[in-house]
This record gives sequence, structure tokens and C-alpha cells, in this order.
Amino acid sequence: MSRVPVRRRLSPADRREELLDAAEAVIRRLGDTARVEDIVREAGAGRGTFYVYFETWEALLHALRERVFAQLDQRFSAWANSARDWRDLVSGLPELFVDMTLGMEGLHQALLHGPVGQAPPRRTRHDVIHRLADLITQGVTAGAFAVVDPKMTAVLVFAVLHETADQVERGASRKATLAAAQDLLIRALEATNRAG
Amino acid sequence: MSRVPVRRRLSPADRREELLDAAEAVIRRLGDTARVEDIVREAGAGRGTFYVYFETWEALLHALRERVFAQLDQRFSAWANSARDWRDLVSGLPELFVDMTLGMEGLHQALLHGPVGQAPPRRTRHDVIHRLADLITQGVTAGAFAVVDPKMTAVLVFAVLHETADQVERGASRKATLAAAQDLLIRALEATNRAG
Amino acid sequence: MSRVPVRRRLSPADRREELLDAAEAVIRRLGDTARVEDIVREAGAGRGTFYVYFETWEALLHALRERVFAQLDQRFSAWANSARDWRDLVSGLPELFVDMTLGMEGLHQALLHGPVGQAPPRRTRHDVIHRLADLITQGVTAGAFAVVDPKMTAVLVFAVLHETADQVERGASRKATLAAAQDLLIRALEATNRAG
Amino acid sequence: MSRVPVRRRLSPADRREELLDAAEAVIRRLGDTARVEDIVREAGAGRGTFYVYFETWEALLHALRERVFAQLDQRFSAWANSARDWRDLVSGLPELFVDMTLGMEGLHQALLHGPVGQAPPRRTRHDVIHRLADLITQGVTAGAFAVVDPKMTAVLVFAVLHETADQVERGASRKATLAAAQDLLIRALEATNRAG
DNA sequence: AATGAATGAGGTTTCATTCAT
DNA sequence: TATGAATGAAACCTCATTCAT
Repeated sequence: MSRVPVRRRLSPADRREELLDAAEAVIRRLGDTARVEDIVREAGAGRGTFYVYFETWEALLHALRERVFAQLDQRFSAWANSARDWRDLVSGLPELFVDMTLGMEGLHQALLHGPVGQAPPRRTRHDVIHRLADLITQGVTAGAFAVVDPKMTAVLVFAVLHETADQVERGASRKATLAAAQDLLIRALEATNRAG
Repeated sequence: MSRVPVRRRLSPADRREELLDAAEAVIRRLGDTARVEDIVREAGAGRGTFYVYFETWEALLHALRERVFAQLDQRFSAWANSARDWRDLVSGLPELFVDMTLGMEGLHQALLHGPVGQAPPRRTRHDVIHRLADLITQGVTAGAFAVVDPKMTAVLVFAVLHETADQVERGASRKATLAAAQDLLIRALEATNRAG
Repeated sequence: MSRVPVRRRLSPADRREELLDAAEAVIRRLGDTARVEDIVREAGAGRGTFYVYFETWEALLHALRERVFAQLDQRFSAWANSARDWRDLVSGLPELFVDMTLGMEGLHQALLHGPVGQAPPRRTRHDVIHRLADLITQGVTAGAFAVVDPKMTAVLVFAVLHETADQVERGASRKATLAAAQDLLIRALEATNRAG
Repeated sequence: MSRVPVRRRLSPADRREELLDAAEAVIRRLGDTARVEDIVREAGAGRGTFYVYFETWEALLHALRERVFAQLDQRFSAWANSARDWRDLVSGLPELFVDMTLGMEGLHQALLHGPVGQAPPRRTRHDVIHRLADLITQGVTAGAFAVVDPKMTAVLVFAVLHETADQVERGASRKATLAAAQDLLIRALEATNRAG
């Protein structure tokens, strides 16, 4: 009798991507308060459809993180390859992180600083730190950096970069924050450190 | 037959303290999933009693943070006064932070990395950073440190210390983590950096 | 062993009607003390289902009022059209109101005399008063009624009818109450008043 | 050790009166949302003191009603005695009720239209209606009124007066409302009715 | 595959009333 | 008599998840 509106049939992969797009947009907008309902509304899908593609809410968050970090990683990688020398590399790092973080906007908070009970985003974060570690190791090998423990140092450098981005995102002076971060990193990493 | 619960009358200050003690213990144990119910059970109080002393759940968290950070601040202050020289100070910082964080155990997560929507613990965190900034400024004045922007540097140093503590808490080698942090901080701060 | 509750799927309109039916029955029975829990139990629905159809408890009351008053209005309307002459109309009014009120039983109290803070059922009550005003105005035009202010008089006549019904509901003699009301209304409204 | 502030010792009757004063003021201000806490704060008394003088919250409401209505009754009585003739009496009734109601302000609602489950203010209301009945009976005896059932008529007249006051309280034109009420009552009651 | 009606455990908060002091 | 700390039953509402269609 009544006309049932026919839902576009998409390939599972496409539908999943649609949901992730919607999730990204919604979480950017609502942050922590985003709900399954909001996402399916944004995607123009039914509530149940969500659970066809994602086991649980956590699974969605995980998937979204994977996707976002894959993009970031790619960007990071491209940038690293374009650096002219080590100094250029180190002094450019803070700016890159700030830009990447600002590009993530709301996602940053919801994806990285999520509720405690939930598993922390180990894997994804590690990717970036891993790259940093590689970079530092290469710098050490090249004699540009003087660092005792490249791996652990990478972790701490990541913390500095992360905080730098946080500061700018929260309204601190971009210029001053970047300058301080560059100064600190150059001095901390370079073999012959004459920052500035 | 049935146990009549004894109604203990305490001075408001004492009962409040009891509730905070209970909250601290419970949050340590359950983290994010701690509930009002859990806390009053731990305190041996009625559910309504909780709301006599704390307007809302958030208010409790706030009060607990204040208390915990007051303790930390005291400890930090005492430690800073006992340092012999600047090198001693800088190289001791990571260890202090690790110990303080481990002492907080579960609280650390629930109190600092709480859900996003909620107000971040600005004030309290700022206290510690403020002290770091003072320290660095004094070091610069004394000619021991070479830092362009003490305030902002303090923020970044805090991030390093925080991450250091996080690492150890999550199971990283205490020795290696501390070494890396010390190395990084000494190089980053000291005017004549000859780390190690 | 344990009974698995059957999940009945209804069209939203039907389920909503079911909930309103249940609400009506329960409020009749329990009056002011009716709770969401009671209603969903009566309807054989889950607690959450209630909030799918009604934003808040107040919203349910509103919806129920609308439904009840729509029924009453219809009945009132039908009756007014069936009256033979003005005297017939006026003398029949009290009885109609008594019957309608008795038909509402408990609803009457809970829906009309609800707690003070809550919005009074303006709209709905106005509908009935509006009809009364029309009736009186027509009577005046026809020369049957002598009334200076039909609108305001309608309000007062409604008060009389309402009280009449209240009296009977509370156990006063139906016959005596009706007689007094008829007498009062006839004398108050008719141009040539020879009550009785 | 610590100084316990000595509470003024009052005679029980005075203390009770104080609480009633406070209750009246608070209920005027807050209406339905008035709480025990508000009243004892207003009275400058302890929470427990309330229950020394009033068994329950309902008991307070009852006592307050008694007191308020006693005042009203006195006023009504004085006014009735000052009327020159029957016409004067009838036409003055609405104004008296409006003034009395406005004088009660918030009390009116909270005391008369209280929650349904609670006992309606039978006794007190009856006092006023009883006086009205007496008045009407006397008017009938004097040949001024033509009414079949003075008692029941008094009930309905009360309803009219009550509604009149309600209307004015809710913002209806005082003049127009009073005129309509006077017109209706004169016509409804007087033997030779030539209203206006 | 897709849907959206249905669910209920679980959460915070209120407040009349009790009772140890 | 007076107090106010303590109580806990109950109320409303949310939302991830399920499942009949």
C-alpha cells in the first residue's frame, strides 16, 4: 500500500565510507556529545545500518582514527621528504603539527583525548612516533643530531609537538608558540646547537 | 534481624573529607566508570548525602582535583627548594614527575584526561606550569639557562614531563625513559649543554 | 524458563495511540500519582518507548488533553445542534456538562486542576468557552438572551457548569444540583426570565 | 569549645506563627515550588524545627489555609454588615472577591488549586460558601431574591465570584469583568431583575 | 542489505522526613 | 525545645544496541 522509499543501494565499502564521512563531520561539530543517532541522520541512513558496518560505537571511533591518521601519516611523510636539511626539518616540525592539528579541528579532541575507560589510540599514535624515531635515528647517523635514545626521544618530541599544536588551537600566539617549540627542539636534538 | 544502619554525625568538614577520600579511592579503582553510588557505598553514606556536599558530579571532580593538586604543588615546592644547583634541578624533574604521577595512579587519568566536553583543569595545571616558568626564569637570570621564552618553554617542558610520567605508568622502562627525558631537558634548557 | 517479552512492532501512530490509551486508563486510576513507569507497564511497552513518543511527561499530558478535549468538543458540538430552542439549550447545558465530566472521571482532576507551576490548559478550555460565547451571542441576536458582555458571560457560565459537574462528581444530589444550575442560568441569560 | 549560637526561645505559639508567616511569604513568592527548606530559611529556623510544629508538609498547608481563610472570613463578614441594601450587596460581591483574591496573590493558587492527590480545602471553602448561603437565604426571606435552592445556589455563586477574581488576576479588564459578573448575579438572584 | 521501532539498564538529582545531638 | 546532618525512595530521562520486518 504505502510507498516505501527505496534506499540507494551502495557497495558495502562505499556505504561504510559514507558513514565515516558523516561521523567525521558530526564529531567535528559535536565532539564528545556526538551520538549514533546524529551520525546516521547526517548520513541519511537508518539507525540499524550503523551496526551493519560497525560492531560497536568504539569500533567506529577506531575506524575513524585509522582513516584520519592514515591521511596525516601520508602528509607527514610527504613533508619529511621535501625537507632540504636537518635544521630545516626540525624547525619545520612544529608548524607542520600545528597545521595538521588545526586541520583536524574537533576530531583532535574526540579522537585523541577520548574517555579514559576506552582503549587509548596506541597503534595510530605509534605510527607517527615511529616516523619521528626514524627521522631522529637518521639524523643521528648523519651526525646532525646528538641523542642517546632516539626512540624514547621521539616520544617526548611528539609530546612537545602535540602540546604546541594544542596551545595554538586554544588561542596562544602562533608565532610565539612556534618560536619556543623550534628553539627547544633545535637545542634538544642538534649536535651543535646554536638555536635561532 | 535486619541491620539498622548507624547514622554517624560528623562535622561537615569531616564528612566532606570522608567523601573525598572515598571518591579518591573509588576513582583510583574504577576510573571513568566510577559513579556516585560507588562513592557513597565506599563512604558508608546515603546517596543523598553526596549531594549535600557536592552540587553535582562535576563539582566533586573539581573538589578532588583541587585537593590532589594542592598536595602535588606542596610536594613540588618542597622539592624545588631542596635542589642544590640547576643541573641537579633539571635532571631531578623527570623523576619527581614520575613519582608524583605514579602516586596518583588512576586519579591521573580520570582527573586530567577527563571527557572532552567538560571543562579542562586549567587552573590546577597552570599552577604547576607557573612554578616551572618561575624556575626557568630564575635559571635564565642566573645565567644557567638559555631560553628565549620562559613561559612558553615551561608549557612545553611540562608536556615532556607529563609524557615521561605517562610512559613509565604505561610500562616503559623507568630508567631509559628518565634518561631520555633528562638528556632532552638538559640540552634544551642549559646555556652550556653537555648532557649526561 | 524466563519469558522473553515479545517485541511488537506497530506503526508509530498506533503505538502512540496505545500509549495515550494506557495513560488515560492509568491516570483515571491513579490521578496525580501516575508515573511513566505505570503507563508503560499498562501499555506493555518499555520505559524508553515512552520517550520515543513524548519528549517529556508534560508533553504526554498535553497530548492527552488535546485528545480528550477534541472528543468533548465534538460531543458538545453535536449536542448544541440538536437543541430545539433556547430554553431547551440553556436547561440542557448543566446536564451535558455533568455527563461529560463524569465520563472523564479521574481525568478531569488530573488534566484540569494539575499542579500550579505547569502551564494551565488555556487553549483547550478556551475552545469550549468559545463555543459558549458563540451560543450566547446567537441567543442575544435572536432576542432570546439579554446579556451585556457575551464573551465574559461565557467565561462565568463555564465556571457555573464546571462547578455543577464538580458537585455531582463529589457526591451532591444530581437532581438538586442540576435544578439549581438550570434555574441560575435561565434567570441569568434569558431576556424574559421565568425560570422553572 | 565552639560557640553554639543560642536560638531565641519563643513560646510555641509564637514560633508556630513565625513559621506560618514565613510559609506565607515564601509560598507567595515561589508558589508550588516552595519547599520546607525555603520556609525554615525564611524563618531563620532549623529544618527539624519545622517538624516540631507541623506533622507533615500537608499539615502546614492546612494550617496556613485555616489562617488565611479566617482573615478572609472576617473581612467578608465586616463587608456584609456594611451593605445598605440587597442590590448594593449583590453588586458589591464581585469587587470584594477580586480584592480579596488579589490580596492573596500567590497564595490563592497554591492553597486552592493544590495538587490533586491532596485533600481539597473543603472546610475552609465551605465557610465562605456558608456565609453566602446565609446571605441568599436572608435575601429570599426578605423577598429580595428569588432562588429555589439557596444552598446550592451559593455554591454556584461562589464559583462565579471565584472565576471573576481569577480573570482579573490573569489580566482581564477589571471593569469589564466586574460588570459582567454583577449583571449575571443581579439577574440570577434578584426577584425583580432589571440589571444595570 | 537496510531499516527504525523498541528496549531497559543505568545515570543524576530532589526533597520530605528522621533522629542523634 | 531546637537543630541540621543524614537519608533513600523515587522520579525523569538517555542512548547504545537489538531485532522484526
